[in-house]
Amino acid sequence: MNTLAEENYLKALYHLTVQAPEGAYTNDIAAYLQTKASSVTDMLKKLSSKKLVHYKKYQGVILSKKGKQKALQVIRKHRLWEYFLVEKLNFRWDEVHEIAEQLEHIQSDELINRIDKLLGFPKYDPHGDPIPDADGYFEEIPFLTLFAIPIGETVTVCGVIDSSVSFLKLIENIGLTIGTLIKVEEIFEFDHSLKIAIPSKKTKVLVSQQISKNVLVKIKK
Amino acid sequence: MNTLAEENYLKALYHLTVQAPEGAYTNDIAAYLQTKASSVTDMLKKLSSKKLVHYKKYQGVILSKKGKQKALQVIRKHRLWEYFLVEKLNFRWDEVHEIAEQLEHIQSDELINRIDKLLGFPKYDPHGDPIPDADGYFEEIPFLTLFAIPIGETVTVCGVIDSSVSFLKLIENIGLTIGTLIKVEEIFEFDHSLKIAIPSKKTKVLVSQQISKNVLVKIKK
DNA sequence: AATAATATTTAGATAAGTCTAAAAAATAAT
DNA sequence: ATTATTTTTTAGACTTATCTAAATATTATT
Ligand SMILES: [Mn+2]
Ligand SMILES: [Mn+2]
Ligand SMILES: [Mn+2]
Ligand SMILES: [Mn+2]
Repeated sequence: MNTLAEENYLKALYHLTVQAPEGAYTNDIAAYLQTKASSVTDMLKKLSSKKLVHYKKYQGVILSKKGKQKALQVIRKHRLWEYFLVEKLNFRWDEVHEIAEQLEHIQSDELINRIDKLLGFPKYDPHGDPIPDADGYFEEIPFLTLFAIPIGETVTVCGVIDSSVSFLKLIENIGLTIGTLIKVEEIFEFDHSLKIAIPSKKTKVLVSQQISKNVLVKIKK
Repeated sequence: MNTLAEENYLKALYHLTVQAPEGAYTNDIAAYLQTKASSVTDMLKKLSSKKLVHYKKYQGVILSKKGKQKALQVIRKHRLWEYFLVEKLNFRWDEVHEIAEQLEHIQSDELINRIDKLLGFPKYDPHGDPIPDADGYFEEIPFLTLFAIPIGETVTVCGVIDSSVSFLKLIENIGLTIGTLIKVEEIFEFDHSLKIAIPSKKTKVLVSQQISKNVLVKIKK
């Protein structure tokens, strides 16, 4: 068993290193977890002694196989609870993160597996992030941001990169919720903002580069 | 907000004082929480400084109004989660306590109120204990143990006093689950064991005094 | 290559919660 | 009313997780 703090660090390390094989840096971890670098160093020593990370002084850190597996289990719990909160308790997608941040630490494999079953083994959480199965396995999503889509293409919104409350509220307000079919009608070279058509709503909307880079889509075929 | 340890102490104090207005004693609290008397003293000082208990050195302790209210909220969460686990996730009644012991500390009024609604505002948990509402109010159950029932009387099992796994398994095995209609057919004066008829199962069973004193019943009318 | 800037680690302190062992108070037994 | 026993509290130590401030290592700049 790991403590709540250990689990939060493992999860943070997973998110910080999943796209950066060279490892995570002390200051980045501190910024991500809103704590101090010295606290991070202490925890890295502890996780290292438990063989959950590979850590050498001043050299950055990566998760060990064991640490990655453990991180994925916490992430699995987080995302399943988020799905539960939206699907069974009618929370909005911008309300669930904080509560899931607590629920992800409940220690019971049986519990989370039964929640999984109750929900019908969902593959993606309310923000479009994949839910690992009991073995930590999940399908990699073909990583495409709305920013990278050319003019004329029709795509479906399938997730967000930024899951902050402020971004989710914005996205919801302009109608880019998950599952929405949209078409890129124009790309303005001045600031690379996009004119998007939303056929289901019969509306069009202008989205900034900052927005389009945080919306994940898959190509409609 | 209170810490997890504080919440567990408040809950323990509630259970230890609900039937004992003179207050709880340090050693009893320590035994109940499987900790040491010195740890209890430390926590009582802390709870006292937070105005959650009335505590004077060597004089025992009782919950303040504020402390009682807080304890009832934790108990509410505990019992609602137990009901959820049994009703929605098909856990057995002897499996839910440990998990609820963790879930009761999730901080979100909105969450527990929505769970309450999802479950249809249940009045009793899987062990027959009353579930306080959002204001801490609940109906006192007419407190009758099977031990006190005279020969010939027909009653319905409505709860247990001891909620330990070992007792619940025994009770389940002999068929005295909640809702079961039973009739006291004989009382043997030697050890005050009872011969109980269970019409729905067409069986009869002999229960010891230790058992009958831990089974709550209500008189059928 | 030496110096400046940045990043990371260490040293020492604090808070919560727990423990053991010793002291003090309350209660029971002579 | 002493003495003995039990209960409770205090003193001091330990663990986890955090912090500030100082020291050290790494990297960038002249
Ligand atoms: Mn968390
Ligand atoms: Mn999510
Ligand atoms: Mn608990
Ligand atoms: Mn219960």
